[in-house]
Amino acid sequence: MARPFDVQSVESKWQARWLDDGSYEIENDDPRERFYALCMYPYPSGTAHQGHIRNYTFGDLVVRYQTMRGKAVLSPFGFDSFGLPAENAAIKAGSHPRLFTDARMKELKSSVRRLGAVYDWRREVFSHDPQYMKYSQTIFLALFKAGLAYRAEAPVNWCPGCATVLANEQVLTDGTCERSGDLVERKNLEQWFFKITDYADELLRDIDTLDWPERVKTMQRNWIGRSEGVEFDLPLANDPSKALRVFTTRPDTGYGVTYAVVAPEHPLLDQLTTEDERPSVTALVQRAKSASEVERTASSDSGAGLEKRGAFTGSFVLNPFTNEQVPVYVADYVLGTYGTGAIMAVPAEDERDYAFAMVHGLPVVRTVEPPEGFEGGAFSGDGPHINSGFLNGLQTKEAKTLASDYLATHARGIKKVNFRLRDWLVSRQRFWGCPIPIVYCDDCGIVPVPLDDLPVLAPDDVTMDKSGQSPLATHEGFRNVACPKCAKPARREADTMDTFTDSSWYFLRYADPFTPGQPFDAAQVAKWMPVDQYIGGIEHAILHLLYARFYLKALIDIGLAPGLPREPFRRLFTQGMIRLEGAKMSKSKGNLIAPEKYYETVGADGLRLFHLFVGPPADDVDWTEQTEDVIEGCGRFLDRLYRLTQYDEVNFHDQEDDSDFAVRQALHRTIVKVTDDIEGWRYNTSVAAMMELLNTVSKWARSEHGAQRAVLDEVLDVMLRLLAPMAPHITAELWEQRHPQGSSLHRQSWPEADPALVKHEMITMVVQVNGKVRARVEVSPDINEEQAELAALADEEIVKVLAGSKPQRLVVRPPRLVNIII
RNA sequence: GGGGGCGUAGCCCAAUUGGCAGAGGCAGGGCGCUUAAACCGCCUCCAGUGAGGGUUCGAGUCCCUCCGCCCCUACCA
Repeated sequence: MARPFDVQSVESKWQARWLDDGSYEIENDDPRERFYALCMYPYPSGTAHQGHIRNYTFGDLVVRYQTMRGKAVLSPFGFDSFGLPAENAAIKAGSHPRLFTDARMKELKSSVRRLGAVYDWRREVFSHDPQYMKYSQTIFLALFKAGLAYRAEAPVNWCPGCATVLANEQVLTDGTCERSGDLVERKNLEQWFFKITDYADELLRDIDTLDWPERVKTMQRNWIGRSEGVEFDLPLANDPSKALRVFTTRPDTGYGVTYAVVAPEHPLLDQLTTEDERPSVTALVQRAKSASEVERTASSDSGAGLEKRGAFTGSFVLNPFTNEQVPVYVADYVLGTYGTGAIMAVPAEDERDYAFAMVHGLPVVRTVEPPEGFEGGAFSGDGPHINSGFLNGLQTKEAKTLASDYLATHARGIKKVNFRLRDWLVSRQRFWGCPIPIVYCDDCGIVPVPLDDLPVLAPDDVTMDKSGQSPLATHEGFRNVACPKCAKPARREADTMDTFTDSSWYFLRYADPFTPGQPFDAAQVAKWMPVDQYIGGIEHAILHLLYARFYLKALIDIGLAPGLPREPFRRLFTQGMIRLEGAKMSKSKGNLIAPEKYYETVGADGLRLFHLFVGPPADDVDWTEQTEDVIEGCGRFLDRLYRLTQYDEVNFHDQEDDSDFAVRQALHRTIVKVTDDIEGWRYNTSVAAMMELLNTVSKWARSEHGAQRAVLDEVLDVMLRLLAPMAPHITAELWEQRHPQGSSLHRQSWPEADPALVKHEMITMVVQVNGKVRARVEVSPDINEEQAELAALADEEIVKVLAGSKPQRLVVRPPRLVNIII
């Protein structure tokens, strides 16, 4: 495509200038109103792909727009630079993950520069920076001292073939190792946890205060999974002094309990199991233990329909409502980690229990009358209680209350709130992560590394293949250390931290990476927080956002971040995915479309414009054969703008007239439209509005009658300002051509519309007869009902259509429409 | 199984939030420019809104039912 200007040289000129003049370096004491714009911390996977391009196009638009609105905008960048891909690549290449990672960071950095996105590079953060690691470790130790970090046993994915621990993403869907193909086992290890569950209530409650997409909020609520119920005792039939404790949200269905179930991990299982039943119970427990999650769920694609495996323990418990004996089963559909690890089973009102009862031939007793015509097994809805003694006739709500009271006096029942949310397992048996700064001493136990000795850095000469544990565990030089307390020989923790810890506080460090000796100065950070606009992918809707929210709350509570708001991200925007032939575009799928070729044709500006224009920013983008043409079209738009600013084929007249006035009106209406659309994340329609305006202006200026020069000048200057956040290079270049002595385009203020020009003096009102459009009348937008009615009835065409018949009814909606019903 | 989203022209998408279905772009067609083509400029064809029902003077928009596609989640008692 032949272009009227040299895209590459224009773009590189401005990219260099933005770097050199530090336009987007921002000081913490800037007196202007503040705005913190942030794109999610990227993993440096190499040069940018279209997903990055889209993300940073949106982010840069926000930065430039808010800057033109007179704000002091904080726009930082950095890298989530620890993680498995670098470690795997290093193992494969026999090199060090740092070399690999540094190279990928450099590539991504040059990609965002080539896109023309601007950042305050002095604030750059990357996870494997020893300075950053030092403070990641400082935070870990502070959480430990506050009792928010603790050690416990937890299962890991163990590959017997590789003799190593696998991350979840290294386990294929069939439960085998992605590298060796061996069946992955579960193995228990002592690991570190953060007590995020202490914050479950607050994390749930504060969701209501966030300006986030509704679906992200819903996902977080579901993930936290608060549920209210009752915990109570089921006494053992042969020894009522002992009891099985269970949790239920439906105490009202207690008369329908026909059996009980314990999880395979339940501590009482051994006692409950009789000798006759021991072989089948043991078999079930063995299978549940060795089988991966995948195998447990592989038998069906729907949760309720899963095959319900279980075994009778040989024991019975007493239903506290009926005093009848019911059998106790062990089954893997009951989780050891939720509630008490045991349940009362009510097949008539719970689908899972129903499915199990069907398989194992257990009785079903309805306690809630299903609605007329109800077909199917379990009915979990509301209805009058039956077969339920003192609860008969009650609706669920009252029955719940009475049943809870009954359990409180008869079965040591207490009201209980359970959360689905688990504590955050932060230990990773990996090399390329931030080491956990802990020492284990035979005499002193768990000893934190003194703050002065931070950061704990991994040694470079580590072999990263097939060790039994963490790669660091076999490095004697690293592992052996003097106990910080008693100086006797001790051993370092060999695990590293989950990389989600790095992305849980980087946005605080951005706000103040300058104060020496601490992660950040809270008073400095408070000037910027919370983040005004956070932009990223929907894939982080749950974990990253939840962990970051937890971190900030915890940091405040343990005194590391006094005075900060308790929620980090005030406003969140999640962009749509890019997909190629239906599949998500990603590096692992190998279906990326590299941006480089477009830099040569339409430039970064054209590509940015495409991403803004292609559809609503929140929607997915389908990359098809037509996409190339659409991108070309975006480039053509910029070409047309360029030519017009050269006054090619433009005619002029002297006195301003109606045609000039009409164009000025169009211009000012476009200012309103583009501004509103940008504020409302409707970039696609704001670009369309600019295209429409260019069409109008260009037709006007190239008509025989031509344009009045001052008006054309005004129009073009405003258009360049409106387009500046979208296509920053070419607009800056054209601005400089037009104002060689003035300051640069990106230092100009955002255009303001003149209300007098925005207002329509006349507007078309539709007149319908029986809902059919019969006439259009030009009216003032301020017209009232009476005037609208008069105008409608006075219209010639309407008089003709009515032909004297009397209107039954008039629907008058000034100034838009009058509907006459006859 | 649960939760959420989306179906408008050949394609990507708009539609003042219940008021004339079309702003913008892509593709197609025509004309002009050109020795010719590309580029460029101008003009133009194209749907009654996935299906059915309801509310309303009026429904793409609100409410039911169904169909199709996508995303998230998964036995949390």
